[in-house]
Amino acid sequence: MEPAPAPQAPARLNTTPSWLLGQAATHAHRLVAEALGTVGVRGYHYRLLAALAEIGPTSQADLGRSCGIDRSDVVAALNDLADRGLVERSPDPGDRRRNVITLTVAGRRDLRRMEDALDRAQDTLLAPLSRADRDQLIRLLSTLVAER
Amino acid sequence: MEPAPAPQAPARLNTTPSWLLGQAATHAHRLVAEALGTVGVRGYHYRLLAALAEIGPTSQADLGRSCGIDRSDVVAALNDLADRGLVERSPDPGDRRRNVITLTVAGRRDLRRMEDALDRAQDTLLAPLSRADRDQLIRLLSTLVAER
DNA sequence: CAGATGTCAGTAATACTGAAATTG
DNA sequence: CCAATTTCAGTACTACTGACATCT
Repeated sequence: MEPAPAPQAPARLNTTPSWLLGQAATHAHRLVAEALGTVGVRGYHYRLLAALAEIGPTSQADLGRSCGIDRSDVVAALNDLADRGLVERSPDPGDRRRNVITLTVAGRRDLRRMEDALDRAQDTLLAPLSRADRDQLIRLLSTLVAER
Repeated sequence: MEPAPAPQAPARLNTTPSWLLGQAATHAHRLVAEALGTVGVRGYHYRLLAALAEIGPTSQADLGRSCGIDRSDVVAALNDLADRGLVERSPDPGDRRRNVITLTVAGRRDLRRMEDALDRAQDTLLAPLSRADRDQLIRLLSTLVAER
């Protein structure tokens, strides 16, 4: 919305990695939520569709593992997506515990719209960094994330 | 019969800055929450105490602005801290709308314990990065955060 | 029997919104 | 009248836990 009144965070916070990470992530989340909001979805919905587009029809458990969403949360998010016709749930004939989740044509179309909106959000987020700095940031964050 | 598909996050996610930022922040938050948990507090409590130690006795509104916590959330967190004797609330004689929040001796002592625990958490978080990479990461994140 | 899966119910922590009462 | 402060009530999103029935 409008610029916040330039809050001066204490030096201790401003040099603490976990604090900077949290602030940057919150900032990014705002931009992402706004972008996804134009398509009427939340982060969980996008993540599931993106994973589905990349790995193809899968069980809910594998889908959740592939994008870091707990399987109990996958259920609710897939309910939303199925209600909107963006994915289809069908029983797995080979393993009757599982559902096979499939991306529909409408789902692929909306996913494209989400990615377009997200690309613009990433540009906004990274605007203050040079091309080299962007690559560097991605490299450093990847290293941290790999260490989980 | 279990090829163990080792679900990797989709490439699209793994190279998206906002996603990496979110994953890294979640990882950091886990470490921080665990560290602060040993002192029995949450992030909000630490942030308020750290800000208070640095800027001295202040109103709740200024305190919240200095560490990025909404005024309405400041109220509840300060209730906790006051109940535990870590801060004191007293009316501001110069402006009767305000409370002046003061760090108590016990508050300063517990804050020290929080910082010790947090220092160890930062070390764990940054373990996979070289000294130069750590400085670089802090620089890049600071640039992003400044652009709010 | 152990283990995986889908589902449901509930919680925690952070972030945010809206409104009321008081005071400047 | 307008603005700032404190407070309360409630919401949103992500993340997580525990349990249960079903199936491998």
